[in-house]
Amino acid sequence: MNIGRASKLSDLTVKTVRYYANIELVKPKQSNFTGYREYSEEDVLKLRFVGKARKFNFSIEECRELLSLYENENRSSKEVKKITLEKICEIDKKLKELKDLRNELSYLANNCHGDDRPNCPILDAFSQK
Amino acid sequence: MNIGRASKLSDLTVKTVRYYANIELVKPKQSNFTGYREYSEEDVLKLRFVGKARKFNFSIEECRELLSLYENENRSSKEVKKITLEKICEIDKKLKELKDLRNELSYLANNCHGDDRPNCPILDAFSQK
DNA sequence: GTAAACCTTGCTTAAAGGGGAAGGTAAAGA
DNA sequence: TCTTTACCTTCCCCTTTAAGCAAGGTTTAC
Repeated sequence: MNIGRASKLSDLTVKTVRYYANIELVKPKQSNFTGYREYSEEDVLKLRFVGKARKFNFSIEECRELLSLYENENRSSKEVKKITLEKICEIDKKLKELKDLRNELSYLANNCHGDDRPNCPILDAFSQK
Repeated sequence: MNIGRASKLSDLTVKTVRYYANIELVKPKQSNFTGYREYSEEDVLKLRFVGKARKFNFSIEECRELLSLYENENRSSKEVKKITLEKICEIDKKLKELKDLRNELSYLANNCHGDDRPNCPILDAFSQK
């Protein structure tokens, strides 16, 4: 399929998909007839996977590492599993931090009466320290 | 306190803290004697809060909005509460996506035997689609 | 009194794309 | 068949969010 379709299926912009091809993160075949990039189903899966990881601040290089879990057939599965577990730890850390942030906002919202009075616990909680 | 201490307390780099002052996101007083920035305890709280939000891809402008929840005393608490609840929704969405990503990796790791054979479900799951 | 540690502004660079120009290609309708 | 419309290409510059570094002022510490 062409880049436009791959872009839609992976929920990334065409620009982003092209960028990933240029930096050889997800590099499709390229017709040397028309010059069009030709994406496979597998390419789309990789794009989707990268898209998800990027949403959580995994850098492009980290995404490259995550993708290598799938791509490098010569790697022992032991090593693949090790790296995967490490990434899961990182994600768990992110999850905890995100929950904390949510709790912080949630606490403020729950203690705010929400009427029209200008004084509000959301403001107070902050200025009190 | 000076920027170095504020940086340590907020767990941001000096560069970042200075940048936030320049774009007027968290703007401390500045001595017109030495030119040094003078951070208050409240400034540090704001910095920490921004740091947390930035970790989850809230843009600088969104952080500015989040901070305004605290700062703008003229805003009705109704509006403050509304915006806060919206941000909580956004965070909940991020949480779900992050959990999905974790599950995806976790599934792969759990189904990987982890010995030294080069074939591994982590690889298979991907290439099979 | 000077060296180390900390501060300032200003300039450049990086990562991860977005915008848009100039031009080739492909599919669909008149 | 011709043309319009929708895609595709490369190339170049712009943006955001800082990090790095230089040149120089300040404060602390021995």
